[in-house]
Amino acid sequence: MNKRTYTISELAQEFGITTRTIRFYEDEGLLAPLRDGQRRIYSPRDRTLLKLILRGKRLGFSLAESRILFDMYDPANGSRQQLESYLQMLDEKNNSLEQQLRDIKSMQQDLEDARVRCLDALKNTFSPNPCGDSA
Amino acid sequence: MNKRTYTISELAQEFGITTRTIRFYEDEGLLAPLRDGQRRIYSPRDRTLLKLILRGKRLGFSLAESRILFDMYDPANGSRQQLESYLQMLDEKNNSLEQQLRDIKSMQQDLEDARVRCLDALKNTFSPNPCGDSA
DNA sequence: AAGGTGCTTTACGTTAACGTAAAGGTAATG
DNA sequence: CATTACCTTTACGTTAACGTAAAGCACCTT
Repeated sequence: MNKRTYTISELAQEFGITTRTIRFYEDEGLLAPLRDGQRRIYSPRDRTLLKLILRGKRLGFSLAESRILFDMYDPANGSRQQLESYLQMLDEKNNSLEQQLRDIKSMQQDLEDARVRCLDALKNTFSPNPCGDSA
Repeated sequence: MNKRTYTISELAQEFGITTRTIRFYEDEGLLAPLRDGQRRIYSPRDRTLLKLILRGKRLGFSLAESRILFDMYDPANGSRQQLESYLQMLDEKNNSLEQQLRDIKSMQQDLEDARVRCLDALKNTFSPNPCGDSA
């Protein structure tokens, strides 16, 4: 059976972030863990949300954007106006993801080129260390 | 024949950024345009660098990181120490790009799911406008 | 010469996403 | 029962990447 709950520091450690960060996400309305007395208890769902926040961050999403995506999870209670703005945002995000895919491809090529140049420069670097050039 | 030079506002307009931003990149050591008197003149190469900066930003690179990548363009004048740190950074950046690729795939799936939910919600939304429910 | 256009420098302001410290509650442990 | 470990709130501080004036030069036009 899976562990059903997590403490804040467990999550912080698992994801390599600080507890301050997790509390900040809560302040921003992205998480709403239960409480045991005054202590926060995180459910597997909270943990998933946290993972999604971090994935968003790796893709350059702001916390506000991630929150909107979370709000979109059940759109049934949104007005027509709201829903259309959701659809527009989804479309824009999709476009920017496609752009990122193109950017990654060309960036990977550039990084590879840079790597070759570095390796070449290293090959031509006479060791300036005291080991002696025994060849 | 290509236009050989650009003014700051030409570049700003082309890339949809402000002149302040371009000057800021210069302050940060990413650009070094020539001068005509006190005015900046940008070469095709400057324009390319600007494009690379913006591509980097779309992928979450900081300006400092982009500058290092620029510094890496001719690594011949770097120490062994320097070169090895370059290689390490290139490796890390590569890893994070691969991670971003995975993130984009799953994010695209999630966005598509959200789109379906939104469309569904829209379909079930009785027009609250005054057009009358003529069916 | 008066005004407009587009550039310049200088400098203070702003926002997101936390960092960091202070002061204190509570539960287990020696 | 005092210490340790882990949690809490409150609040001010920090950094990157610009935004936003303010004040002025240089050239062109009317």
